[in-house]
Amino acid sequence: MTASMLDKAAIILDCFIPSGGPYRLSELSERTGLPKPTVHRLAADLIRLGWLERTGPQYRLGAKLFELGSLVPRRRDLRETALPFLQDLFEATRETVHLGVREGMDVVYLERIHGHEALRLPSRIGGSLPLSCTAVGKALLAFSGAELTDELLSRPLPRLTPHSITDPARLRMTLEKIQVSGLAYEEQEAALGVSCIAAPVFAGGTTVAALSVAVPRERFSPAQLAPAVRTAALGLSRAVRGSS
Amino acid sequence: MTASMLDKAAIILDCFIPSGGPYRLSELSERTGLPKPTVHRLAADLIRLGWLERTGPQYRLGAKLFELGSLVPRRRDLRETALPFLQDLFEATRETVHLGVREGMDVVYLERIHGHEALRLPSRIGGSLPLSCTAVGKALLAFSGAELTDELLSRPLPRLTPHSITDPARLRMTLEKIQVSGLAYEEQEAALGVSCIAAPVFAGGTTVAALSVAVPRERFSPAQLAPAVRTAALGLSRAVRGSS
DNA sequence: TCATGTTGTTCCGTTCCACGGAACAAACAT
DNA sequence: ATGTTTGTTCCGTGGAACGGAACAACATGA
Repeated sequence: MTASMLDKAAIILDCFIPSGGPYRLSELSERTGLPKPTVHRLAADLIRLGWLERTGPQYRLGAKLFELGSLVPRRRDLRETALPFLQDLFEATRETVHLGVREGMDVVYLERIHGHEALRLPSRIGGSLPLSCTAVGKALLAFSGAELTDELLSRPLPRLTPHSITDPARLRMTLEKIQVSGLAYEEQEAALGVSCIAAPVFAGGTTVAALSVAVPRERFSPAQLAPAVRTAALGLSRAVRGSS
Repeated sequence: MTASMLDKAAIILDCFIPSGGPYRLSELSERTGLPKPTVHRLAADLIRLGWLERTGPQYRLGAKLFELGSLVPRRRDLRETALPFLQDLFEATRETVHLGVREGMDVVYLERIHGHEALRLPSRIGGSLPLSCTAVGKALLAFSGAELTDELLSRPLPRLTPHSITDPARLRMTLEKIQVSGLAYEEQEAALGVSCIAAPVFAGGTTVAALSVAVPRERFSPAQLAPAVRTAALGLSRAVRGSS
C-alpha cells in the first residue's frame, strides 16, 4: 500500500482544503508528510499541468482546476437550473442565499449569492459544513430517511458555535418539526450572529438539495422569509423534475 | 519525453473540456491516444481520488474537482468581490450578466447570472471563448496594451458565427472606439440572435476583468444598458482596488 | 562580517511499480 | 449462432519515481 505518484499529487492538492491559501514548499512537505524533494518534484509537475501556480515561494491552486471544477456535471447542472430561483429568492429577501446538497454527513454549498454587505459566514461555494449545524443541512437530513439520521447520531455531533445542537434527542425533535412544517431553522448554530431558514428541494421522491436564506440575527423574521423560501424551493423542485 | 502517470491523468481529465459530458472507456482511450488498459487503470485511480465518477459505463468528472476548483484563489477572490456588482447589474437590466478575465488569447468566464429565460449562449462558467468574438473579450483586449493586439492579429482571427470579426483592420477600428468610449459592443459575433455590451474593470492601471450584459438581439438597446454596465464596472474597479 | 538556522534545489544509485500487449470475458448487434 | 465491439485481467519487463545526502540561497542576529 505504498502511495503512487498520483496519490501523492492528490495529497498535495488536498492540503489546500479548506483554506486554499498559499503555502510554501516546507509547509507542504510538513502538512503532507512527504519528503521535501518529492514535493518539489511533484509540485513542478503540477505547475506544468496548471493545477498549481507559484509566485515566488508561494504555491496556490491553479486556474486549470477552476476550469475542470466548473464542468463537473452533477454540480453544474443543478446550479444552472437553480440559479433563477436563487435570484428570485435574493430579490425577495435581499439577504444572503444558499444552495446546498448532501455529501455524506456534510452539506456542500453549490452557490451562494449576496449583496454588498459582507456577513461573515463559514459557508463557501465548494466548501462543506456538518449537516447538523446548518439550516440547509437540517432540511436535507430531515427528508433523507431515518437510517441517515440514525447513522449521524451514532457519532457525537460536531459543534461550530455554543448554539450548535449536540443533544441527539433535541436534534430528533427539531427534525420532526422540520418534517411537519417543511422548513428548517437555524439560529447561530454555524456562525455567531447569523440565523437561517431553509427548505428542501425534491425530485422524484428524493431530496436533491436545499436552499436557504441567511440573515443577521437581529433582523431575523421567519414569518416574512418563510413564504419566499418555500416558493423558491417548490419552483426549483418543479424545474429539476423537468430537466432530469 | 515519455509521459508520466500524472501527465496521463491530466490528459484523461482534459478530455472533458469543454463538454464535460460522460464518456465511455473506449472513447477515452481513443480521445487520449492512450492504450485501453492504461486508461482503465488510471481511471480507477482517479475514481478512488474523487476526480472521476462512474455510473455503469459512463465516466464523468468527479465532485472533488468542483471542491478544489472553487478554492482557486485568483478566481474565487475576484468572483467574490464582483458578485454584489453583478447582482446590481442584473437587477438593473434583468438580463444575462457576465464576469470574465483574460487568459492568453481567450476570455474565461468566472460568473454568469441570469433569470428564468434561457438564452442559448456559448459562454459557460470556467469556459473560454476567443477574445475577438465577445464583448467581454474586446473590452479586455482594448485595454491590455498594443502588443497583445499585435500578437492576436499575427494569427488568423477565429470565427464563431458569420458575424464574428475576422478582418484585422476592422478589429483595430473597433478597439479604438472601445478605448474612446470605455464600452465594448458585440452583435451576434459569438452566438446568433444575441447582442452584448461590456465594460472593463481596472485595478492599479491594469485591466483585471470585464463585465457584460447579453441581450436577445431584438430588444438590444445600448443607450439603456450603457449606464448600468459602466456603473457596475466602475464600482467593481473601486472595490478591487480596496481588496488587493 | 561571520555564525547559524532555515528553506529551496540538485544529484544519483536503487528499487519497485507503472506499463501495455495479449489473452480473455461480457455485452451487444445482426 | 456469429461476428464485433467493449470492458477486464494477467504478467514480465523497463524505466521512471524515489528520497537521502549534499549543496545553495537566503534570512536572522550579534
